[in-house]
Amino acid sequence: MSSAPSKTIADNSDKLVTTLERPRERIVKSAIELFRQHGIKGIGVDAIAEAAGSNKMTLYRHFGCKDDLVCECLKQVSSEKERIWVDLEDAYPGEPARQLRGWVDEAAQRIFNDLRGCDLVNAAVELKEAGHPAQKVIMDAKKAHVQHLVELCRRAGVQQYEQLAQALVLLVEGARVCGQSIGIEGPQQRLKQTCEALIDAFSKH
Amino acid sequence: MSSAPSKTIADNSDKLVTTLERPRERIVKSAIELFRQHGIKGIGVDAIAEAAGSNKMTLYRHFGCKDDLVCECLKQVSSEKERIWVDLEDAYPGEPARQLRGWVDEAAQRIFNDLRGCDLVNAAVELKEAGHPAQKVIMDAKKAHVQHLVELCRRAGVQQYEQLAQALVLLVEGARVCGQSIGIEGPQQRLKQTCEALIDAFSKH
DNA sequence: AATGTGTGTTACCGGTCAGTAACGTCCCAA
DNA sequence: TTGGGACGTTACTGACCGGTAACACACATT
Repeated sequence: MSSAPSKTIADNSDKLVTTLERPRERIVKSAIELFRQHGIKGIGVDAIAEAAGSNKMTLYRHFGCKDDLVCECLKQVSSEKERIWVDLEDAYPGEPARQLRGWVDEAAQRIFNDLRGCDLVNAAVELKEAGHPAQKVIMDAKKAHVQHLVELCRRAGVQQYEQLAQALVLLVEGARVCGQSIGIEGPQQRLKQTCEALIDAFSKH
Repeated sequence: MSSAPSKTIADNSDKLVTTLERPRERIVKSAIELFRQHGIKGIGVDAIAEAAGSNKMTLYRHFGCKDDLVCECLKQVSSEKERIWVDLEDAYPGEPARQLRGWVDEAAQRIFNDLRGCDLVNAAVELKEAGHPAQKVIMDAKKAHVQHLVELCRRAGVQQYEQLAQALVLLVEGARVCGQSIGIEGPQQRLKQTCEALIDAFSKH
């Protein structure tokens, strides 16, 4: 189906995108990064296309409008997030309890290394217009993530697995958003210990 | 000096702002509401002025630029938030433990009645430009809020008062942001019980 | 050699938005 | 009565932004 890699010439790769990928992938990748830096409403499609070493026309040939590009970015972000569940299974195969600790550890590390918060949450904050297509993407991804964690808690042998999972989600989401609004010195510093203590408490009975 | 209420004529109050207040107050009030509805970057100064029953020129006479108006709105929002501490003291005078439960109850109710999240957090998400004046306003307000809660936990006789306060902040912030991104069916439904259980656990030793 | 697809380039449109200028009006205080 | 301060109105600027049109080019397939 006519998919030739654009490795042809010594591509004058203007920006950060060292090619080998096709324009579509480069555009999505650049868009994700620029949305992260400037917010969705804070960056224009022209700047995105340029950062991808492409141009606005090509962008609009792949995505009918900016909102479609936004949705594609959010889908990609959430599918990358989904990978954590198989990574945890690989790291601690057949040990759901350890996987749960691993999930906490991962979350805590991510929060300390990046104070820009969750892409999905940030998008939800920006895109308030009723019925915006991105809202469904965000909601579905978040629900799926919660559901995965609930399932992990159940497999870890926790009786009140749903309560534990929900509390952990609140703590982690709260920690991310605190890092974003308060900065490093926020109340999210003891996130890991708090989560682990909570897991311990729920694991006893 | 020279502060006469503009009650003069049967003001053709175009919009939602039933006057009696002066333009400045009406503009701030309208801006807070419209920022809440559409986001800061999602509404223009013209629409704000009109909703306030005023006009852009008057707005710019009171606020040098949009960012200044944003800062003023955030300051007002946070000072309104501050009122909860005296309200709690009024409701349960000399009973910090009950005040703490009251704080949780208040937060839980607010989250269920309004899924639009915290104005300060939302502003922090939107205003990412390095050195934006609103960032300091947000940070100061959030830090003060956390500090107030820490102090309340201490006064409530909790030994590890700082840990408890920080965990409660994470839970509540997480709950707000979950309501915003997931909707009513999010994991924030059991927020109150979770917080109360946490307070119980911390109060025992 | 001919064709078609994906891509790049330039230019444009219409709309919105932050911010300003100039002028007029109303009302209060002196 | 008069002056001044606060406010309203209209019109404008310059920038940006989402989206489109038209044309050119490069390349792979046939």
